[in-house]
Amino acid sequence: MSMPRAVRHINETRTLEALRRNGPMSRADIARELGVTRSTASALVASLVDIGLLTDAPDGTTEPDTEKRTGRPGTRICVNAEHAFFLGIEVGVGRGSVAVVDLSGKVRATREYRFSLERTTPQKVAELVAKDVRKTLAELGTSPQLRGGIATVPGLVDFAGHVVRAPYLGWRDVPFLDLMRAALPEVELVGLENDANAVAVADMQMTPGARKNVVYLLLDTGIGGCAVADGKVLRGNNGYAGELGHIIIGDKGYSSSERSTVDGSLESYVGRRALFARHDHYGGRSERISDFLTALDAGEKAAVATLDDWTKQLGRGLASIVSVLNPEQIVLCGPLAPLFARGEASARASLGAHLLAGSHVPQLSLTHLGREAPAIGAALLLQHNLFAYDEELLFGG
Amino acid sequence: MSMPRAVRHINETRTLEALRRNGPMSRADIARELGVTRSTASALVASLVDIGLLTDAPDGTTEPDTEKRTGRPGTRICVNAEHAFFLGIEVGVGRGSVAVVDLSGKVRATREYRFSLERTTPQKVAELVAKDVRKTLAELGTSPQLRGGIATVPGLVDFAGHVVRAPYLGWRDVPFLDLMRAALPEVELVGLENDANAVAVADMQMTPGARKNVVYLLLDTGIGGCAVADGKVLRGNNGYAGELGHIIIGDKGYSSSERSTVDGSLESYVGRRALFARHDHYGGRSERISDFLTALDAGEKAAVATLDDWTKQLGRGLASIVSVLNPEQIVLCGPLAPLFARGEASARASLGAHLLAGSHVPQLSLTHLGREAPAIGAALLLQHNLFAYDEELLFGG
DNA sequence: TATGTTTGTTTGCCAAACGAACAAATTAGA
DNA sequence: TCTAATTTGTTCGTTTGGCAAACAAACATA
Repeated sequence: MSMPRAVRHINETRTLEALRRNGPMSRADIARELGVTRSTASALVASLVDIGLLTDAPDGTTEPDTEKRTGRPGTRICVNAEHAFFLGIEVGVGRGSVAVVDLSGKVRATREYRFSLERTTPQKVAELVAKDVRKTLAELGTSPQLRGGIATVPGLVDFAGHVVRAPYLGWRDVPFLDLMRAALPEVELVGLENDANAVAVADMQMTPGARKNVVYLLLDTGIGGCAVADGKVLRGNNGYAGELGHIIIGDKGYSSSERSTVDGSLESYVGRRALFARHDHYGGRSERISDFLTALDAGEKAAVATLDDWTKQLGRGLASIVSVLNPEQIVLCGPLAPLFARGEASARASLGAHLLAGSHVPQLSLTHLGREAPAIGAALLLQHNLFAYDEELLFGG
Repeated sequence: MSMPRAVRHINETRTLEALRRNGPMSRADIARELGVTRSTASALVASLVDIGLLTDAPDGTTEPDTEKRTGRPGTRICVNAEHAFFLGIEVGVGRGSVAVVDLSGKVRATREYRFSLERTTPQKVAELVAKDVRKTLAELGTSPQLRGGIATVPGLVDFAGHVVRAPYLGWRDVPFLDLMRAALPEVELVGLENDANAVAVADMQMTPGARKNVVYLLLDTGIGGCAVADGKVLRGNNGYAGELGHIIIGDKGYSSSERSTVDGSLESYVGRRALFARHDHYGGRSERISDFLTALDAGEKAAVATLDDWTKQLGRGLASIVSVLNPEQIVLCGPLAPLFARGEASARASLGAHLLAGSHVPQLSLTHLGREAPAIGAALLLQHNLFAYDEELLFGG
């Protein structure tokens, strides 16, 4: 792209970003935010309105009621939410979800589906998912504006859209993006993403107060992770970074050795199967998280002892994560996250005990996102990428 | 900064970067490299020559002898090495080094010094270092061009230039940058940096073939670390990221519990004291690395057993690092790095055993940098920062 | 010697941001 | 109610800086 055009593109993107972050703003607001003159801001807005990305904010929009005293009031503009829709598809273990978000980042539709892992192939899954996507789109009646979609799987994904390894799906070197494209030709699927990465994107967008260094831990059958450093998802050399479930914290783990987990990894201590195995070890019995929680809430000794071990080991893993990444916050998500809520003190104590005295302990919190978080995150990822330019604070200020 | 001026600044920086990377180039080369027209490249070069940052390359310069057949030969220009010098100061455990690099990145002087940790205070260290810096500068006779300096310590440093914690110096909350400034007022000291981070910078600059995702492990009394992700040093929320020696890989460690190390951390298994403790455990005895290496090379049973344990534990730690960061390469540095050379197969086997089958294993290598690496890196860090703009490929191509 | 190729400079052009001026819209105060 | 102050949004001329084409210079080859 020629130089001046590139500068313009950057500023258009920054305008869009600012409006997405802050909601409706006047041209003068935008000028201040971007550090450009009002005339430049006007020109930028005009271009974007022409393309259809922005519109005048409806009069009824809640004006922020800032105690702005004097002067001519600005005409507020906002992103044209209807201009483009984005699709997110989560393929999970035996279930998944579908989500559609609009250009403003609002979730317009979600849907959950289930399938039997044992009796199906990746291709069948793709076809099944496609059916649910079509239903969702039909309900919205808006396929024309749909700009594309991204799918997620719980495992390693390469840049070409192949599932390198998804242990709990039993997939290995599956060209899932191609399969999805074949099953859903009417949508332009642009990528495949790790589920934890998508959850991170969803949480960052939905949670006010932008933090730049956050770690997400997705606690399920496998332990997924995503590290956000300096506002960007850490990808590593091949895109395999953030496999936080595989860090080594001990010798053996609680779950019996399997091909899907390494002995001694965080996952082998605090993954779903490890939890059940440990419960069994103490003489308890559970086959679902809800079983375990019921036993725990009833005060069952075995469950209490299991939780104690679980939190202690989680704390060890968190300590390693803190030492490597020094995040501001660690967000726990997934079906096992409720366990943390019930053993929080113990987990925090274990974390503290495995850090050098006086270390900076990040904020630990549970996500408030639902089960569709990966699908929503995937859609938001696309919404971001379409107009992104690798944001950097280059001009203005 | 106003917008058009910012664009110019970016391109000037890119010109400088290109010349630093590739050595002398013609204006046409620069134009191709930056993706701008020759006329623009000429203008950029003219500006930079005016400021004094660039000069015509001396005729004698080794022309790259590429088999360039026809056409008018270009007049090669290069960075004006003499235009600015940068100072790097390493404060290590009982020793340290000083280095001066010029604008071209060439090391112009180094010096090593020693001090007794037990009988001194941070202030005394600062004064002692200042003396060595003055000697070094006097030998060069070039204080006028000196643009500033950066110091390193083996420990956590905050953005304000305080040593938050340097266990093996016995320092805690020491405003070392201020002390250094007081002791060396004639040099503008602009920052304090972790030693491993500085080594990473040195290695990246000195090693051809730019890798974007590298992990440095500094094996000494403490185990320092630095993660480079996407070409940038990972800093985390408070600048404490990369404390790779503190990741938890087991229960207890080999070295007796001390306040400077957490039980079960990588450092407690493979740090200098852990090595000696383990050697002792097997009935050997060593007080210096060289003692241990001698015993090992003589085939002493205790030393062999110790090395075996050391490499196995190192492999566990490396596995965690790989899972979190997925680096292209892991570079081992520091006094204990020779141990890896002698137990490489075992370390690799352990690493592989603690990764999921089929994982991507990074290249493992030893650094070829000497003991002054931290000081050189600190100086290079400054050399980079002076003209940096957070490089991004924005224009051209 | 003629031709082709590459370099570096010159000149005019254009995109985009800047800056100042001005009308419009609103509040505060007399 | 009328005026002053303030903020917004637009207009228009200016400036910055990269682009494109033309051209002379320097070298290789035939």
